[in-house]
Parts: sequence; C-alpha cells; structure tokens
Amino acid sequence: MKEQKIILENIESFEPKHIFECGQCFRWDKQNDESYTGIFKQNVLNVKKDKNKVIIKGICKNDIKDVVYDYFDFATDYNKIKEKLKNVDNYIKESIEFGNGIRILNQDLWETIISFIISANNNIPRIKGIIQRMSKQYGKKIEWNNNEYYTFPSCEELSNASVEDLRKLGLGFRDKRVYETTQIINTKKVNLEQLKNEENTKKLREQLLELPGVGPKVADCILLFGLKRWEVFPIDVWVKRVMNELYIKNSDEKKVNNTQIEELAMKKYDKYAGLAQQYLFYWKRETA
DNA sequence: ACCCAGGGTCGTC
DNA sequence: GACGACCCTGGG
Repeated sequence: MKEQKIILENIESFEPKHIFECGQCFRWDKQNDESYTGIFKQNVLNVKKDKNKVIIKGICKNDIKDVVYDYFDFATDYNKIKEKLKNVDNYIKESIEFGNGIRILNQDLWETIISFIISANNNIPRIKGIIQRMSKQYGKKIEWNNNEYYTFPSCEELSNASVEDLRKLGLGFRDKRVYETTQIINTKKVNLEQLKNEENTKKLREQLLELPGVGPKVADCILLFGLKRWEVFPIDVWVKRVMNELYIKNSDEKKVNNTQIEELAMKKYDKYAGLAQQYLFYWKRETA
C-alpha cells in the first residue's frame, strides 16, 4: 500500500499528547520527534503537530481524509462544548485548560471491548505491552518505513488463542475473560453489529455487562470510546480520587459511593460527562 | 529486598 | 451490598 498524507491547518482542540495520553487508547507511541505513531483498524498513522499545523501521514486502507475525519471526531465542535463545560465550575475549567487538545477518538468497538477487559486492575504500560504482544501474535503485519506494525486481531483471529496462549502473553487472570468474551462474540451469541444499532443506552449497557470481564467501569469505557455515548462517566481510581478531592471530601476515599459521584457528574456535566471525565482523568494523572 | 498500586471484576458471605 | 482474591510489572 502507498503512503498517504494530509495537512490540517489552523485546527483547534487538537493536541497529540493530550489525545493519545489521556487514557482512551493503548496503541499510540511517542516518537523521538514528539510525533505519535499508532495503529487502528487496518491503518498505521503518524501524527505530528507543528505550530498551527497537524501533519498526518501513513498507510490507510481508504482515503486518509475520510479515515482521519472519522477517527479524530472532526464532526464534533469541541470549542463549543468546552465553553459550555467551563461555565460549570472552576475545577472543570482548570482541567479543560490543562488538557485543552483532547478529542475522543472513534475507536473500533471490538478492539475497545477487549482492550478495556485487559485494563482491569492493570496499569497503562502493561496494558499496552499485552495488546502489542497479542497483535503481533494474532494480527496482520503492515510494513511502513522499514518498520513492522501489527493490526489488532479480529475476533476470528483471536478465537484461535487458547486460555493458556493468552496467559503466556501476560494477560494474567484476565486470560479467561478475554477468551470467553471472544468466543461469545465470535459465535454471535452477542452480535456487535446489532449492539451498534441499539438506541437505548441503558439496554446497551446491560448487554455489555453480560460479557465476562465487563463490569460497570469497563462497560462505561466501551460505551464512551466504542459507541459514542458521551453521557456516561466511567469511574476508575483516578476519577474517584479527583471527584472526592474536589467535591465529596470524604476522608476515606475507598468509602466514596460511586452512585453519588455519578449523580454529581450528571448534574454538572450532563450529556458531556464522558468528555469531562477525560479532562479530569488526564489532569489528575499528569499532575499527580 | 520488600512493598505497593495499577483506567476492576468475580465469587462468596 | 461489603470483602478478599486475583496475574503481573514498574516504581518507591
């Protein structure tokens, strides 16, 4: 395949570091020149910001213009949403200013499901390593600039991996969960195309929760990152921490009720809770 | 060397 | 509804 390239000028709300290091994705790596290279679907792209220009080049299955428009969510007006959120209070305002270039990527549903099952009680460097090894073992190779990249394995490709195979790749206790969820999806006991057409977010969430390894937090991440449901507010240790410190002020963080956090988030951020969560997560993690 | 925590979930009480 | 167990790894 031939390399394609696109240059975006005077684009606002686009900062590679913010986008790729806010915890939503696991397959983008920083290069020596501060650009980021990543793999999604059958594409390998490098993203470099130079003043007010964003230069994106790489190997794309389709026209890079369309691929980039969809993946980087150019249909959404982030400036407008940020202005609204900044009026909520000074805490969210500060977190938005800190991570002002965040965008929520439109990621593949299948990859999002498996990636966030792997994320359970895990840290980001290790999650990235596991996914990299899984892709190398079961995905397809793409060559570009004398480097080898591997696509995230399709459900069918991953169904060739046994529980023991997965354990060898370092998944730990998540091996069984990934294995079983892969079988369920591969045999269409849960049909992902059908899930994409479900309009009711609550019903959608209930179906996701039936997958092994998918609990409340992982389900919310799948809804937000794989199904464009911005009204959900995934609560992990970092978000729990920041919400407790800012608003709830319970001396024992572990005793904070998730329901209380959720209600607070709905009241404050409403249909943009998911984006607000990303600003808060990135802010807290980077300044910790 | 030792301990702790990490984008939680699951089984059990 | 609470509580402990759970693979493994990087960082203190």
